[in-house]
Amino acid sequence: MTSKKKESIGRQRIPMVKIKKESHRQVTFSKRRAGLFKKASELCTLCGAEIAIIVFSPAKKPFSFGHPSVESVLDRYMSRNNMSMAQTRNPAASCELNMRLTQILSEVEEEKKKGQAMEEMRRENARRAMINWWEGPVEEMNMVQLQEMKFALEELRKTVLLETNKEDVFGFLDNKVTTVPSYMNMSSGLPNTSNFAYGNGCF
Amino acid sequence: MTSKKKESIGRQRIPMVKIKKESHRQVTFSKRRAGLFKKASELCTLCGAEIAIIVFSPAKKPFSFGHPSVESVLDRYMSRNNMSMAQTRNPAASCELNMRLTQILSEVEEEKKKGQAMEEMRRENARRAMINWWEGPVEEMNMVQLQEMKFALEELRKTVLLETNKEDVFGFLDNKVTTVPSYMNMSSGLPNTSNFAYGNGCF
DNA sequence: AACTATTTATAAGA
DNA sequence: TTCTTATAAATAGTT
Repeated sequence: MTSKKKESIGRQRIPMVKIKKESHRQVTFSKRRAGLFKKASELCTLCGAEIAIIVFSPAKKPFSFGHPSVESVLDRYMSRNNMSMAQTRNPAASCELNMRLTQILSEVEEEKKKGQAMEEMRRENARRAMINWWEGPVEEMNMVQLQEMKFALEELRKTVLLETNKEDVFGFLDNKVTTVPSYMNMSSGLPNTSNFAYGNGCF
Repeated sequence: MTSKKKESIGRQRIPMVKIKKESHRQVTFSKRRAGLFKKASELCTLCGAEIAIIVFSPAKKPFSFGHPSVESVLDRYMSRNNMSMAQTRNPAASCELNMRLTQILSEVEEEKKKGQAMEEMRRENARRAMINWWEGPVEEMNMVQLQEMKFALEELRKTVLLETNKEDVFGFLDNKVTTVPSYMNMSSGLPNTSNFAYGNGCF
């Protein structure tokens, strides 16, 4: 067996710089990537670690290793960081959610404005009712007050009728309604529009 | 130099199963983690690869390696996948945004309910106004109609006054009221809040 | 892909 | 933890 000369010069030390030869680099990439993933899997097995590895080859092709899975490890990693990062990481998804949020917020604002306007209106009506209370919104009177008002109006009618001999201009008190002028149709979307304008015992 | 006995038994093969002894496992984890990151960095240098590694120790402590950075590599990796996954990947961030969304949606619902309630009220008032039309909203009349109404009211007053000799119960028509009354001022940003409640030439 | 000489990583001990 | 040492494992260059 003396003739068994060296079959290989064996492993040689290589400078730690980018390998110039394309084919050579590709071979080394494959070998070392396999080695890296093997080391990772051993670390997982021996120590119970959880690992995710993402590798992009020089040709931008992606490879990944994950234990128990790439996703679970990345999820864990990301949830440790604050939102702003997470948002940066997924600009598309975040953008979509944020657009939804913005849209809904403006809806809220609009509804709130409406609500406020109505509240304003209600207050205004109430204020007016203080000045000429009979213009106040009927719905703000309780039943007793409504009874009193009806009685007052009936008294007024009697008085007027007695002294004028005119036809009953207050017929509405008997619930037989007068005609509604065309411009009073209720199609518009206004709040709180009901007022009274007849007096009570004030006069 | 015959007395120079072995100072170490050297590296021994170990079974590829989880190391039982805690301290031993911790040491191995540190060593092999360092080795893993070194291999990764060599792969980057030699081949121009881009790599991100996330490692959670058995004690759940995170370590990471990234070239050029963990973020850039993860961004690239994620952007290759579709949105729905991205959301799954960041449950914490998604959860928070979704909670915010849910909360705001309920706000919207509440505001809308309020608005609806007010609308209901308005409709009820309108209905009442249909029965007693002069309770109708003045703001729904245009200027011409208002003029007509004012004229009618003034006529009514004259008639009543002439025939009853009572004091002027319609005094508010002079002034104060007829021209735009204070509560009819248009200063509030509200749509038509003013109402009248006197009749027109109907009677 | 397989081989092998050699470098590199690392288990065990101090 | 870090250093040392013997040895296991990885791999550069070749086929």
